[in-house]
Amino acid sequence: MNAVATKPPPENSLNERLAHSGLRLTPQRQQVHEVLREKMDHPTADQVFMRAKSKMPEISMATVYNCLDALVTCGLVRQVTLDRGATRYCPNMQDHSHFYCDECGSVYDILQTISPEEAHIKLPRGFRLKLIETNLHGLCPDCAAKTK
Amino acid sequence: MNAVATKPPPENSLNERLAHSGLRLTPQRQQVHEVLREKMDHPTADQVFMRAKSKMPEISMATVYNCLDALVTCGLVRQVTLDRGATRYCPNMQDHSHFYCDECGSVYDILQTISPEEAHIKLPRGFRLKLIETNLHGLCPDCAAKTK
DNA sequence: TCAAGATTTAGAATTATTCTAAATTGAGCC
DNA sequence: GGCTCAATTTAGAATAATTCTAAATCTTGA
Repeated sequence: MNAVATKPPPENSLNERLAHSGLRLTPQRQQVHEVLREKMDHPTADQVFMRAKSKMPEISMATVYNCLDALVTCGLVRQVTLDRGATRYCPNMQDHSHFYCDECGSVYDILQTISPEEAHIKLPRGFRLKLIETNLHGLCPDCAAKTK
Repeated sequence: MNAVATKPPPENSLNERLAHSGLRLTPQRQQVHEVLREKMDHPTADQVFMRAKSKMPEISMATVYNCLDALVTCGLVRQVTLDRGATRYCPNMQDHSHFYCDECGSVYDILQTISPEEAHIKLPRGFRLKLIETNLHGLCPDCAAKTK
């Protein structure tokens, strides 16, 4: 045993985070969170539903939306909207941005962001800035190779 | 008369831009573009439809989507997706970002962006970056005042 | 144990977007 | 000008995404 602080197991933080927003930890919310962490490919609500259903056959679509909303509310999941299609969900809460391939629609995490400070964005009086979302658009390696 | 270069009338550039992408200038596309420029409040396709319809009663929803797509394709309009709701459209092609009020959903143009250079984003090999989209989230002056 | 409130569920309802097939339009050519 | 071809528009149906509803279930705290 050493003195280094260890992270609490994810279930704990999950519970704490939910509780902090006045929400309960339920098996469904746990399952949805697990599904997201298992394969961080930015699935849509529908994909989350199908994956969760395979482990928990009784879960319903409405619950998936409810769980996703709960997880977003308490800051454990990010919503990612990049085009006209369905919203995607991302359980990576590290500061990062998303690269969206305009050709094939795939999404990649890019472990860099622009902080409000370095962006030195000056907003008109009265605005309260909470978060800067950076979306990178272009071609993923596969599509870039094909286009060449 | 003086020697200062004058901008070509918007219809011209509209036509040129469309032609450049192999698209035609039609009354409907012109109308949709006009609607967007008239009130730059980031309307949804549905709002554009209603506004266009008041001037051109025979226009259909499918045409509005077609026109919006055409204008986006030829670089005259930007698509703005900020949340789970309907996509919005922005005819301001100046470099700028969008401020989204998480409370009331209103959208403001912010005339600052982060260039790929100053962002010094380093992408993994193979990615081809075309555009950085910056979305600011927080509270608009009205909502900020209420929350206080 | 009970009551109150939160959560889940199925399915209906709504909203957003795309598709389809027929009609219309416009550009280039004779 | 009339003809042909392809692009565009149209109404409406179809699909996809999300939200709503009301009843059932679960959890928590008195």
